[in-house]
Amino acid sequence: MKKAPAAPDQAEDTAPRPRNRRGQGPLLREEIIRAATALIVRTGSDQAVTLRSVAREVGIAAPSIYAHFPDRDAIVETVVIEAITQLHQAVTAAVTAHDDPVEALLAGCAAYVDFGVREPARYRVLFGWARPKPEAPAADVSGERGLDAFQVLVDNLDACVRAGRSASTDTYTDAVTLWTALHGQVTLRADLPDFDWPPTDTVEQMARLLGRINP
Amino acid sequence: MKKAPAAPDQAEDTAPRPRNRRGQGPLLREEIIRAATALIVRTGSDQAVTLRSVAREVGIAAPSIYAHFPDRDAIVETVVIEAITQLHQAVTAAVTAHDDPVEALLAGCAAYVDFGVREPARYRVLFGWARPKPEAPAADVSGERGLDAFQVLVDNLDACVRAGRSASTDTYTDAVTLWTALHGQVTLRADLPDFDWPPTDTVEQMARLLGRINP
DNA sequence: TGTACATCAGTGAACGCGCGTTCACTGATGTAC
DNA sequence: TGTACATCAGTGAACGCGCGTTCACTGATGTAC
Repeated sequence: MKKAPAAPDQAEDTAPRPRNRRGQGPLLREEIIRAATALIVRTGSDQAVTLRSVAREVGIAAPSIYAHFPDRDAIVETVVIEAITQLHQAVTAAVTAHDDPVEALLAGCAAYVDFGVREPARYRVLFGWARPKPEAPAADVSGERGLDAFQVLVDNLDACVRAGRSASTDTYTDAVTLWTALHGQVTLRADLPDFDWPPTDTVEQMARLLGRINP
Repeated sequence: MKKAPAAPDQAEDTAPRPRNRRGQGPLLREEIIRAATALIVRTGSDQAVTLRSVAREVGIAAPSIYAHFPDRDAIVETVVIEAITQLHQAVTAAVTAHDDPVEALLAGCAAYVDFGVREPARYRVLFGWARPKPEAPAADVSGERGLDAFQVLVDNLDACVRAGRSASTDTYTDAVTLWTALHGQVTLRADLPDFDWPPTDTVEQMARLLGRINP
């Protein structure tokens, strides 16, 4: 496996990073998270997040990270939780912007796919996370992921049915199908960027069909 | 990052692997591919495929691999191409087993999802491959992937339209949507195995809706 | 107002690990004569 | 039938690398008196 050419632990021609003032130490924690996020976005994979790569990115010595995170995985987990939160917020904001339940559902689906297409690396890490460690309890995150964003979809599809706008007779199953389809749009577009993709507004048609929205 | 406890380069209590007879050297190539596939299936990731882990699995010294593969990536690539071929064959076999175009389309979709659900690790590697190396030409595989399996879907949807069984007016776009939805089913089921999934036969309903199959 | 001191925010060197890759080699086996 | 030899199918030791993690440390800064 070819490695990228070695970069020095600190960029040669930049001034050393000034240390935080007394009492401001926790600021470094934010810088570490930003650096880890940048590495994930840049490389498309959480594999690029190592203690040393993060330290290089921030401009600190690797052991300095231990003051803020117990180990490498804790850094990635923080980035993942941040991404989960932002995805949920994006979908919720789109949904609550509409009174009409069908409009709300379609806007929520569009926001979901938009987030994933705009942030493919963070979306990918969100769902890839905790898979590689089957021994861990993983209980703290496993109830989450895109799941609360999914719950928003279920609730909205319910609302469509109540309003007589959807012919769904099993909103949970139909919402699962819709969710997997949204997930497929996001991940396949990210994995095959050179494919001749139709514009993302085909997602609206997909959502109408899978949500059994009345014509 | 915690590493798995070190395993010796060869299992201690098993007899050393007998070397192949003269002229049978290429047999080792098959063993290497089998070992790499087993590692991917076992761990769910191609990250587990290293020259040394493959050598341990086979029971040979690591440098012996160079007689059959130029580097680590070539091993994974071989596994990926094998998976692509099998996915294509599975879908083609399912489709050609039916004369009715709708039956054929639904059977093809079911076969696609079945392959992915039965072989989540190999399916994942299939699409994750070549992403981590943006510098490589990647031309030899990039035209492939699930793409010829996708082409089968397009052709079948066309057949459904010709037979007056589908209301699709843009079979390419509709087939893309259907494909992404199948992909989402496979990958999300693999990434969230603890989720309360409906049975995979909901895939048929999904395919009917997205294929705009006439009721 | 001055100064001793505790604390904070880090650093630098070192460790053992698994990795990809190279190199010179070894021993069995088939083949030419 | 015997034997020298070329070839095949590998091996074992070594290299330099980046990694996670530990350890003892340093120097600036705020605070108690």
